[in-house]
Amino acid sequence: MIRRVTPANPIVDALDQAGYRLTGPRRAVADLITEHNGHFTASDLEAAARSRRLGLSRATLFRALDLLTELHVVERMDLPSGEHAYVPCAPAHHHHVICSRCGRTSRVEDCGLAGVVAEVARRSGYAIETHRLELFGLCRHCQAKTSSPD
Amino acid sequence: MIRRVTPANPIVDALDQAGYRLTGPRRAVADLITEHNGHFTASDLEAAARSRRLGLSRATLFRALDLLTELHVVERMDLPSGEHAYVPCAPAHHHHVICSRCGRTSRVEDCGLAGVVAEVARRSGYAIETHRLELFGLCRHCQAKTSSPD
DNA sequence: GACAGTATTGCGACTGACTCTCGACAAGAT
DNA sequence: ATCTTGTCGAGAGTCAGTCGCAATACTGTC
Repeated sequence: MIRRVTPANPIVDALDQAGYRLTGPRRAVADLITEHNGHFTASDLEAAARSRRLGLSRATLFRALDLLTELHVVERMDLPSGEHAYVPCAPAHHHHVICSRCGRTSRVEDCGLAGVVAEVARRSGYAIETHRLELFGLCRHCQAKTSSPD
Repeated sequence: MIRRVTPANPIVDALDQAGYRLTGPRRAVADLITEHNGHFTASDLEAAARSRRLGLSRATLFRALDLLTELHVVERMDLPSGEHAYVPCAPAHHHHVICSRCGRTSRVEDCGLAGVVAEVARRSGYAIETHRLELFGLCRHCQAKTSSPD
């Protein structure tokens, strides 16, 4: 097999550093993910893999996704429709804004949310352990195109 | 004569006011939900219905849940585990804190989150349409019991 | 480079959640 | 009481995700 010098894919790197084997299927999944700017669902990836004849089995795909979620290089989230989606991201706490039209996502720094969480903790008496904020709206691109017919 | 033969169940009321028929199965679902303080999954309800011999079919249960979600008397949410759960709630925008041990939930008023959302909109350039904040932690009860063996 | 040990894979069957169809039924209007 | 039609139950179907296990292929070692 041709050993193409692998273009340092951060996802592959993460696997490597965590001591996991760098296998063909895993590289394939990493590439597929890297090519998405926005979120994607497991079946998006499955379809992409199939259309390229990558011969990825579903089980493997899900296993890879699980692994990457554990390594925090992708994050699993829930779309308003109830579908499960994944977003590639850096392994630090943050949130995402998702464009409800094109699916593009952007990272959101903690714009004062910590204060809100503290306030909630104070008022409710709960010891907040984790939280999850998901924002949905139109990205700049789609706002600009809003006047065009749908 | 006391006029409260049907114990005014707010969920039943909502159905009524929205012009839906008040059927046995729907009342049953409403009661089941009312008896839960915290969140519950579809299968929780199914199990509860079965153990009481209510003879609710699964399809009907899901249909009722859909309906109630549409009427905003219950809200559908996602647990960190990926399960789908429902929380009974008032039809106004708010959020929930969920106890990660006992499942109890509390409403959370908008403790400054609106400001965060505005800030996110400003920084990201997105026109935020909706957002979803879910908080997980230990409720007062479970904090008190934390020292007890599990 | 060949070898061995074992992490991973693919297969295919399985599970569990949810949906769909359709004939039967019953809530509510008249 | 009757009629209209919204709703129900049954059960098969769909779809996402998981599991067990034999076959395969990484990776370190010699």
